[in-house]
Amino acid sequence: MNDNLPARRGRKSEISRGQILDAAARMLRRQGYGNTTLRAIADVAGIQAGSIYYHFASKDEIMDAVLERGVAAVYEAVHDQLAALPVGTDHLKRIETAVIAHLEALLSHGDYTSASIRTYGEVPAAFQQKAQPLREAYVTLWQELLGAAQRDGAIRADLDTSLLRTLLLGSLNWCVEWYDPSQRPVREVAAQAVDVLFRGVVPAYVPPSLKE
Amino acid sequence: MNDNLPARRGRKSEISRGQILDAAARMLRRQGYGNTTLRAIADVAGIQAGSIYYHFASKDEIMDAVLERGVAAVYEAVHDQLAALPVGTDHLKRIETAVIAHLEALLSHGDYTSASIRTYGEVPAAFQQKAQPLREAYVTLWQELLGAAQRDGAIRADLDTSLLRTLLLGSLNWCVEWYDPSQRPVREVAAQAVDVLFRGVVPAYVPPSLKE
DNA sequence: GTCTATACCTGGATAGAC
DNA sequence: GTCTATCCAGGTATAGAC
Repeated sequence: MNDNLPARRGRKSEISRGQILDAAARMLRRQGYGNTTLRAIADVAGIQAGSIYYHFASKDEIMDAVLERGVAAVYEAVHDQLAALPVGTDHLKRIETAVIAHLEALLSHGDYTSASIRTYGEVPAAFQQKAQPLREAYVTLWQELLGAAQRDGAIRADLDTSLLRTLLLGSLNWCVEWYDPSQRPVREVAAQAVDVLFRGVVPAYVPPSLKE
Repeated sequence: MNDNLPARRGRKSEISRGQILDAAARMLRRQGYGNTTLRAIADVAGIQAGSIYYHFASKDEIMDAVLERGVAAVYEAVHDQLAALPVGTDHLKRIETAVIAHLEALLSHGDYTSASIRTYGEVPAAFQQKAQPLREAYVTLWQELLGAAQRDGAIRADLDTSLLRTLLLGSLNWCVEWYDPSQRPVREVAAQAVDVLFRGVVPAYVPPSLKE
């Protein structure tokens, strides 16, 4: 009755499992796939290496779980934020919302997202395939966002939205390499990213008649 | 006298050394630091694992050489292209030149640059420190480029150029994750990146009087 | 300068006590 | 559910022949 964990229904197995995943995500994020050892994970999680196998069948299974959870977190964050907008919200506002959601999921939400972004490229091909559907769904989400905006004239017609998408997401994804929460808030990064994306860096043209 | 390698002065040691580095760069690029083994490097280079130690003292020494060469290549490419511009070239043209040079060095020039970009974050701290000065010099180069442009009003005064720099370079660096030479030429990517950077994605405002 | 052979260590994984 | 002990493969690195 003195159960202070509300819906923790059943076993404490879940707790350990979670700690293992947390530890794995943290190490994966900063050391990559090949440098992350089970012993190190166990150490961070506060258990012995052998104990891991009660929760996971192999190292790969842990990695897989971390990566999957990472992309899922970003996908859901963006999807949900977009869904929460009132119907008829204009395209630029929707894009802005998506950028902020993506960045927040990446930078605040933590190790899982960063780990999945950084290590996806160096993981065995089998894993990449497993994560493929979800990744494609995410790409599609953005593609439709940008495509719809372009069709309605909210963004320039002469741009290749597919290329634009990769450039934009690249810019955001790269933040995991340098972002430091103690320097500036995430929203500030997001704000300038959106600003530059929309308006560009060149000052607006001011007709001579209006100058000074 | 039938020496068909012009200035290959001296030893063939240089050839093997080069092959080892090439192989290492290629594997580092796509597998990361921890997954790249000496046996695999030797295999790709066409020699035996033990033979590597005639040329390098350790695995780390190879990695170090690859990383260093990677950043140096990008730095020099951008630096040289900028230096080749006529004096007095305007700021936007200089920025455009730098973007193109950075991307070309990254995507055409190959494995060294990609490897150094992708694995820098997961390499032991000792290496990061060794490469630090050169990386800082590169950052400074960009910072001065953007700062000068802003001082002269070529780019908006309300932007944080430091943040702008990281967002821009992030967008470009991320290209190593997805760029496929068979899909589109590098220049096309560079062109749109510059275009969006300068003008933004929102169509220019057209006064009602000019419409239709 | 490259080979073969091998030492040594660390990593993933298993077995069985508790 | 976690521990200890251990197996085995594969990694870096060395030694010495050629």
